[in-house]
Amino acid sequence: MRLTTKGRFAVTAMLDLALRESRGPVTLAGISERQGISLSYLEQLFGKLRRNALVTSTRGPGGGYTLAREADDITVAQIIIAVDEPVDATQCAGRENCHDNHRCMTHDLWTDLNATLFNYLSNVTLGGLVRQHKAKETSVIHDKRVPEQAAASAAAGAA
Amino acid sequence: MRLTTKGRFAVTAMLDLALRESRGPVTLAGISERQGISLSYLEQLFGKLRRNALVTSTRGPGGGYTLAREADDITVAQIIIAVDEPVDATQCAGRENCHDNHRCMTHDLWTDLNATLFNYLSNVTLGGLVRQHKAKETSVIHDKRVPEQAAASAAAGAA
DNA sequence: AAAAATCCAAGTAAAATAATCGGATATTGA
DNA sequence: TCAATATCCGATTATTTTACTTGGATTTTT
Repeated sequence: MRLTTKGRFAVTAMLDLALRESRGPVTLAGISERQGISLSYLEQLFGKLRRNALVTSTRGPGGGYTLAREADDITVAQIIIAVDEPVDATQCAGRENCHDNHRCMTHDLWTDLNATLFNYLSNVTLGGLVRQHKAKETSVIHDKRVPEQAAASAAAGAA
Repeated sequence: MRLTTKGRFAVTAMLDLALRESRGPVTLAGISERQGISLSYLEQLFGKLRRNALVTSTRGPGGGYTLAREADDITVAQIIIAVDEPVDATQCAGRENCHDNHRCMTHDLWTDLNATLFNYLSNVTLGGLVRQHKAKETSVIHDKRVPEQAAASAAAGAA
């Protein structure tokens, strides 16, 4: 499984949706505006999310998207897989120069690593992210630092 | 941190190197042949790996690359970061439409997720992958199935 | 001196990402 | 019924990233 900005857009959009759907369907136009993602790109992503049964849609005025199940039952892994189609895992399957099979083995290892990563992201749910967000929200209120400093320290903690 | 085929190439190449460096420096030409990655692309990747002090090089005939430290002290996260330059984490830092700060928060969440992932991959070492590989090698010998079946089940286990 | 290797920069082809366009369809409410 | 709001959808395009190519140079060994 790959982890690109495309998956990140999808997770961000789904999170925006999860945080708002209690007030009814959420429009892509709204997500677009709030998250700075183009409407048409969101349409493409949500087409895939819908076909993967992660969201449901209601058309017409007052319509929009809703989570297809509870936020706790939607994982980050599912979102990423949904928007980031397969792209053949093995890549050496069927190739001719693979009978020295050293290559196959390193591929196997990568595949295993992938599986572990997938497993990890399968345990991160949208619901969990929402709770994390709400916890952070209150802590941010108590944060006396100016936004730049807070953002810098948050970024330093990451990759 | 992103997780693309580029990082996968780098990890695969480093694994190939780790599995062979006991017999002296490993040439990129050899890795290229075994792993099916173009020589020049490997040169680019190893330039970055060298500048990030993950490998050392010896020039001239009989030369090649060697791990700069023990395989147990080189992590998959380090390899991926080395070849996959920064690409600014926050992306909203400095943007004008960020004062409703809902966007910043979802970005924060993604950054946190990233950090956890990075932390996870920081615990996967080249040495660990090598041992995993060797364990698999013997088990593969005992696998009575034909290669196609074994490959299919391995692929199914992954993403 | 010749060969084997790393080094390096520039350019290019192919693929993926993100956006754009031009609609079609469904639904709501005035 | 009509207009507005939304999802849907396919095709096209621009941009960026990936992967490779080319044409060297430098270092070291034999």
